[in-house]
This record gives sequence, structure tokens and C-alpha cells, in this order.
Amino acid sequence: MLSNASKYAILSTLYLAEHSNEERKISVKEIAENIDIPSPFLAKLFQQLVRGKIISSTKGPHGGFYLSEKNKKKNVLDIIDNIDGLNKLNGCFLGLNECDSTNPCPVHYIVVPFKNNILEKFRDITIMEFAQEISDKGTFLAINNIDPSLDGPAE
Amino acid sequence: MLSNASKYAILSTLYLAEHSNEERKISVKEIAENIDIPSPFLAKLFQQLVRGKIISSTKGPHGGFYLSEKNKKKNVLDIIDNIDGLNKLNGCFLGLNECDSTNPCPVHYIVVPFKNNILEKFRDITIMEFAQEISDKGTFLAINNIDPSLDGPAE
DNA sequence: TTATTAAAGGATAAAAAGGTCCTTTATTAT
DNA sequence: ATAATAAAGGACCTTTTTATCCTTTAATAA
Repeated sequence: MLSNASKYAILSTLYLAEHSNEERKISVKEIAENIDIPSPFLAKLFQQLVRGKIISSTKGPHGGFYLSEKNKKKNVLDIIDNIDGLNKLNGCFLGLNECDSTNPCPVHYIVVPFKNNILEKFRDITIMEFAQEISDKGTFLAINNIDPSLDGPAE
Repeated sequence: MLSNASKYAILSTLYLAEHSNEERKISVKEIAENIDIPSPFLAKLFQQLVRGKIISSTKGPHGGFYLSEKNKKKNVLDIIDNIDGLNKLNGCFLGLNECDSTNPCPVHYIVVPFKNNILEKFRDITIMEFAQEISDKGTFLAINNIDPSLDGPAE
């Protein structure tokens, strides 16, 4: 549903929202180590997010990435759009060509409300508000790199 | 969330459920044409599903694939498990390492109920019951191969 | 003005997913 | 028996995703 690239981009941008500002810029290296993702890959993603005006950067000593006030008002869907495009999130869960309320796939009425919920969340809440939620809850933003065969079921 | 492989496998197995039985076996070619997926790829998937005892096959003239009575009692989750493994369906939507009710990601409480719903549906309904639903509704089982950039939003 | 720092950019590589082709094996009808 | 049919199996190819490396550019501080 989301590519690794998008997930990395979302988590890293949320990290920026929590830890950076115009005065305190953060290097790719610091973020990559904290989120536990490959830093050259993140560098590429950040290049793209800068071009897309989702995040900001400056070069040189004390340079790095940060969110401008404008950036902070972007939302998570902007990140997904910038990295994956929005179409990965749309489309029938079972891949059906014609799947709508007229010709619904067997999971249509389970999937559509979920999609609407998550799209609403990603579209209506700014990155800064998202980050605020995370910091309120003390959520630990580290990616899951361990062997997926060890995962337990969702609770 | 589901690979193309899994989607192909699900739709093709549902096609079998609807159109085959021990007397009337169906070739890869017929199914691939009807669902509109690449037939050599489907042949591989079906090989694997046969090995996994999800579907049945016989070689030679009037041979092909079909569902035995035992096969018909399998459920969709068996197909997904056989092709993708179950872990693609589990795991945090944002890729977080520790994401549970103690340390929920920002979309945890949107994603978990959805996952439970869809897992329940995939686990508790047999392939035959699934197929019955489809045939009752007259759902058209054809894959979406058109350019996804042309897709409209989910309704 | 030079050394240092950190992102930008381009080229490339590795891995996974998706897809194809060809030969072998089993079945069945003639 | 033999020819025809259709799956099984193995090898291979292509595209996409993920990831790395190296050089260049911009900013800053000494």
C-alpha cells in the first residue's frame, strides 16, 4: 500500500517536525541513524522532498534539513503524493478493474471506509499536528527492519 | 498490501470455484484470458497453489485445474499465505518497529480495526462461499491493467 | 581565501517482483 | 503403442524498488 520509500519519507519528515527548525537543522546521517534506515537512500528521498517543497535544506556547516513554517503546514498526503504518487492508495484492494458501489468486489465495503478514514487523516492534519500527536504519546519512531517472519499478528 | 501475485491467485481461484468441478477442469489459458492476466505467470502461481493443496490439477487431455470438495473449504487467507505469506498483511502501516496499543503509530486505531475486519473475512469465509457472493452479485472478475494514472478517487 | 561541512546530483548496483520460454512428465483418446 | 494435450518444472529475462558511491556545489567559519 505504501512503499518503503514513502514510509521512510513520512517518518523522517515527522522526525524533522519534532526536532528541527530554521535554527536547528539536521543532517541525513542523524535522521537515518535515529529512524534506522539507510542514509544514502534517505538522502535521495530528501532531495526529492526538497524539490517538492515539502521540506527545506541548506548546505554547508550547520546545514541540513528542516521544516520552514510553510513546510509545517503541509500534510502527510503531500509526502505520499511526492514519493509514491496517490494512485497506490486508490484502486481496488483485490485489483479489480471495475470495482465501485455498482460492481463491488467482495471486500469493497470493508476497504472503502478504511481508505476514506486514512485519506482524511493524511489530508486534513498538518505534518506539525501529526508530529504533535506523536510527541504527546511519546511514540518511538523506529522502522521495523527485523525479520518479518518473526512478527506476531496485529492486536 | 497484497502483491499482484496474490491478487491474481485469489481471483483465479474464485474463477475456478465458480466455473470448475471434478468433471469440468479448466486450463490456465482460459482463466488467464478471462481474468486478463499473463498466463505463464498464472501457471507458476497455480503450480504453487497445487503444491499447497489449495487447488487441484490433472495433466493431459481434458486436464486442467479445478477445486476438489476439500479445496472448496479452504479460505482466501490460505491463498494469501501460500503466495505472499501472512506477514505482508500484518505489520505497522507506517512500518514502525514497535507499533501496538501501548505504543501506537498515528494511524494505528484506523488501521487495526480494518485489518481485523479483512482478516476475519478472509479467514472465516470459505472460497466457495466467497465465490457464491460474487456470483450472487454478478461481480465481474477482471483485473485492472489500465494505466493507474487515469484512475479516479475511491468513492 | 581556504578548509570544512553537508546537501545535490549523477551513475551504478543489488534485490525483489513480475513475467516468459522451453523441456519434461503425466494423462487420455485413438 | 502412439499422438495429442495440458500441467510441472527449470532456466531465464525485464522492470521496479531499494540502496550505494562518487563528484560537484553551496554555505560557513577560521
